Amino acid sequence: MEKPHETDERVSQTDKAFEQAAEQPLDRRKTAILGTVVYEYIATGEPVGSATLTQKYNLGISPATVRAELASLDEEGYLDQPHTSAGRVPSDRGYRYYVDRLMLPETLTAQERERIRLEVNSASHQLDSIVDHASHVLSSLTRNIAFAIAPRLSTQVFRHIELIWLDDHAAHIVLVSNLGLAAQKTVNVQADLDAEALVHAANNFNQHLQGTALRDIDLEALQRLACQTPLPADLLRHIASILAEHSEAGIEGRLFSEGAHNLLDQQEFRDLRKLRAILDLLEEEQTLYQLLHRSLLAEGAKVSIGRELPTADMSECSVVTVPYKVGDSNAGAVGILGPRRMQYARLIALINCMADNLNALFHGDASSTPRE
Amino acid sequence: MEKPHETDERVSQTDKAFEQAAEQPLDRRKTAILGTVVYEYIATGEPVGSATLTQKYNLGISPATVRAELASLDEEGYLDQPHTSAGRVPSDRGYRYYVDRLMLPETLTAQERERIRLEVNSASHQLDSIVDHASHVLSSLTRNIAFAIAPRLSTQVFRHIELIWLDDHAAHIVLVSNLGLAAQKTVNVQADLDAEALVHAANNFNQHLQGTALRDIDLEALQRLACQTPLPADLLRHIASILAEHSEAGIEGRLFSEGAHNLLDQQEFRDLRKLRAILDLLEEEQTLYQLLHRSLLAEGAKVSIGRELPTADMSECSVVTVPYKVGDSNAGAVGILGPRRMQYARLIALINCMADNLNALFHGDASSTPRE
DNA sequence: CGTTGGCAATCGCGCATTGAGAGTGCTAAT
DNA sequence: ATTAGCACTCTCAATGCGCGATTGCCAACG
Repeated sequence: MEKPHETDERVSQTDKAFEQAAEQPLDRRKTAILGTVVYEYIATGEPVGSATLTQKYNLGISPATVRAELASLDEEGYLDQPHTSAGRVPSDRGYRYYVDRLMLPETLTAQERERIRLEVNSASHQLDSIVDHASHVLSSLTRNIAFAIAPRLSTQVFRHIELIWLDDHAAHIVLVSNLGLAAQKTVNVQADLDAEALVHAANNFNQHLQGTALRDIDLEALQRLACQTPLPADLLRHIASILAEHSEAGIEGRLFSEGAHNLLDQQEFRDLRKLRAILDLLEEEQTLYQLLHRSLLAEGAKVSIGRELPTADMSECSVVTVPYKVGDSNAGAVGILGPRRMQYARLIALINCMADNLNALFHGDASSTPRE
Repeated sequence: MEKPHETDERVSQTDKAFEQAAEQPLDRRKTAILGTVVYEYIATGEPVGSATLTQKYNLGISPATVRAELASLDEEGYLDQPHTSAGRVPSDRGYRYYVDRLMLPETLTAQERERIRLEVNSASHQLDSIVDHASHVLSSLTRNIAFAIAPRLSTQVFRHIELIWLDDHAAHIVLVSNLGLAAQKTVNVQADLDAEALVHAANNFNQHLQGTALRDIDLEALQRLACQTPLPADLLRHIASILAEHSEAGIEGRLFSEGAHNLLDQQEFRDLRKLRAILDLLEEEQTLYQLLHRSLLAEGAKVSIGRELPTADMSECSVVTVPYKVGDSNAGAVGILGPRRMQYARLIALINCMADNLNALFHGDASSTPRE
């Protein structure tokens, strides 16, 4: 079981410096009211008025007093009013205050934890599949969009390579790192491929590269090892590029996202143009990748709300991200994208659970039950 | 260049028998009017009235006469009227008549043909990637949903297998058929895996299964070959299941679909519930698979319109499918799903081009330029 | 002085009404 | 058989109205 404050600690506070006045804590009553408004709005999706607030929650004060406090919170920028005769809705700042200080950490059910564990471990040894499964299960559990990047290989170590002859101009390359299956690719080459030579070269690599960090293997290293074997130059280039694109921060084919159809259910996306904008963003991958990349720099789950996000198109969304480690350093990240009105506590619990599972998996300790 | 009637021949007429009266050709003038209405409606999306018809097209008759004919076509079931004071819209039967008899075959631009060719061949030797690319390029060119199944392996022949040791309880299996890379999978086993034994067993398989049809390799055959090697029973079962699930009509992991976001642009899906219904259908895969499977039974492109489709949810959609061959028999299929108001001629041309490319590819003649 | 009940004022939303426009079907004339 | 004319029907967008929800303010209260 998590202690009440653990989640707060694990939520990165790096953005706090940019928040103009969030460090000034609100007085006790304002705090209670703001928290209740955010909670109620997240639950119902309807703007919250003073009547609802006093009827559904036992605040011990009258609607009139609540109104005064609401007006004050509105003025200070924690709440918005869609229009004069409507209730209040949290602003970015209101959500931020709620996430940083008010919300109670949520605990997952055993089924949920188990489902995450199973899904992540079902694809063990296939890095791409793992993150694919990870985003799949997260999108299904949260009914939001989940996305993830496969781990960079920079910290991983060469264990095995296999070069499979397909025909005179094509070979299949399978690269295995210390963590399991790292990469695989079919490549076409100009020159004629000799099946024997492929086996021979693979043997050579396997003997001499054993234990080398993948980032240290470049084209020259490969050429040196293959100088006795009649291996086409472009095949070597392909192998080198597999290594490079996985240790560098290359995007292509490394980003997985899932669950776009979930947005259809969210009432905030009834407007098709907004929906379209988000889908285009997914297609482009650039923005999501940037978010995940940012998340690599710090520890723990990070929440980005509305205009804190890099794109104006996402100003009505929030994103929760968390990095995961391979060995001792962050190597990849997972994120959840949904409307600002999302269940932050639950999503943070889920994504932390996911990170724990991934961390355990990439420590070679795939079957252990992680914390909590 | 295609001759004017070629497309007609290539459109399978198998469903004709079920069409109650489509075989009765309409008279010349009705034909012209029906064709124009369908053409105009596909182009604009607006119900077509007698005025538009006489103004935009040179029919040589007055609006009043056109109205009489429209009323008659309406009565015979070729046209529908959204409401009394609107123009006419094609019914399923109207579209069917148009597709079977009226529409002019379309020719693709050189860019389009080249784009398909490049995309399909860019992933040569990786069966899954090929169909994935195929549906990707089709969805992008048509702005509809494209879907495809990877070829069954029943007609393919064993060429090579590789068993790669990952750790004591995991191995990566790569299966290569005469057509190139056929399947790959990472499996977990209970018993301890020995790296030497894996290499040995793979060698054994490679020697003795060379040239065997994949569908003829069952668990017993594998056991017989591996009896001298200490290979865990569940590893053999995994290998057998890879063979089985690809030669049988297994669904899982074999269906690729792409381009769901394109539906957002279609005005007929402004209603979110309809959109949702279609997305759920995609998720389930069952219906799409069934459509493709049906398509394997006949030759050439097949169009299914509205209620001709198996599900009521698709009654406002149409689907174009085409099988492709491996060797001499149909082994897979590609489809395009969109609103009934789709550019049938263009989609048929595109999908036929795709089938031609796939056919050429799976004849080992990957680089040749297929018939337009 | 903080809190509260009362109350007028404001605004969005749903609903009925209305008028314009588009298209039809009918009929009588050619 | 074809056509022009015309009354009719129906949708759609705009308009206006009343209801309900909520607020902000004020005066009274402890």
